Amino acid sequence: MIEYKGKIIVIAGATATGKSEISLNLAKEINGAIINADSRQIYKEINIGSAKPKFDKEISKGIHTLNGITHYLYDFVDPKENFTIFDYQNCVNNILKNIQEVPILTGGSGLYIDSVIYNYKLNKNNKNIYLKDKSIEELQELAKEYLPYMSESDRKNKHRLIRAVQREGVNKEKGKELNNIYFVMDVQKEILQERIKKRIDNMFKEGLLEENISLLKQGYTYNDKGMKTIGYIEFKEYFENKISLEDVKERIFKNTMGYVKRQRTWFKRNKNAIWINEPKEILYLASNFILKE
RNA sequence: GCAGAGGUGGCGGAGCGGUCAAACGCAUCGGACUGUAAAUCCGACUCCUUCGGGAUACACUGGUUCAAAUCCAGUCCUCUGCA
Repeated sequence: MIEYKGKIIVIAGATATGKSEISLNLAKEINGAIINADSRQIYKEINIGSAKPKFDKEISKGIHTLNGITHYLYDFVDPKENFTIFDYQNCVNNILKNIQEVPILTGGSGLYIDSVIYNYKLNKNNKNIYLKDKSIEELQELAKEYLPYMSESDRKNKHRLIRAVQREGVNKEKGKELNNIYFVMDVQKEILQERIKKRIDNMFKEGLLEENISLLKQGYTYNDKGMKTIGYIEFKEYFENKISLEDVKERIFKNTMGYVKRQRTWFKRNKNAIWINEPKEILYLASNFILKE
């Protein structure tokens, strides 16, 4: 649970919509600090493919500065580590306890953002039973009494069935919603497509392939949690000599577009979100939000 | 020119007389999702519909049959082999 009582600004949105830049500018204007809400940029070594900002310096574990703005929760988790939403929420809570600046939660991981803003109660779990080898049917049987509370797709979703069994039910508990203003960067799909294409080209130029090679040399594998990231996992078959580098590129593009779609779907369910694309507007609205009583 | 193979939905590709508006994959679109979340999963995808159905569809034109994407004939294309 989050205990923070102050105001918080959210800059959410699909990948490549310009969240980082807007957040940085906003932070400068309103004396803000940025808290990462991107489930990939938390990882060490996962740099180019996650479009992690290039910081000026690291102050302490997970805390960096860029243009004088403090950035929290970047580049501090080992890709092999099993970092979860529970850990994430905890980290954010700890930061918010001591923060002096206006927190700006920035990223594309909707679940991570909402776990903070809508204050999910995540604490009461966890039977650690091994269920991965069970079939869907077996899991449905085990989760029988929870099925009525699950959505149609969740009932056929192995991961979600396993979770239901482990936590013995469906948990929708929330604490008090934070005092927030929630922006979703709204970029037209065609424009975003072009941007993503260019961005992938750039990633290759910057050495995405080399980064993958280096990760493998360091002993990471594509089974590690942090390696299951768009821009990395697609290289797996390349190194197995199954596909070409062009194929890799194409798959990265397709997977990114699929990701964009899922992100949009997630953010659409928040009726309070302000879909916006004009930096000045964001600055204006955010400033008003900070100033008002 | 002769000999083979073939033309199926946006694409790839099954089907080879009825249970076919047509498997499967991809693309596209919509959606779900509180401890894997850049994950995982569900649905739609010819048109119309009062959601029971209805109307057009498997290159084209005819034919056989109670019934044809599936069989036959012709036409037009495409590929491969031989000339």
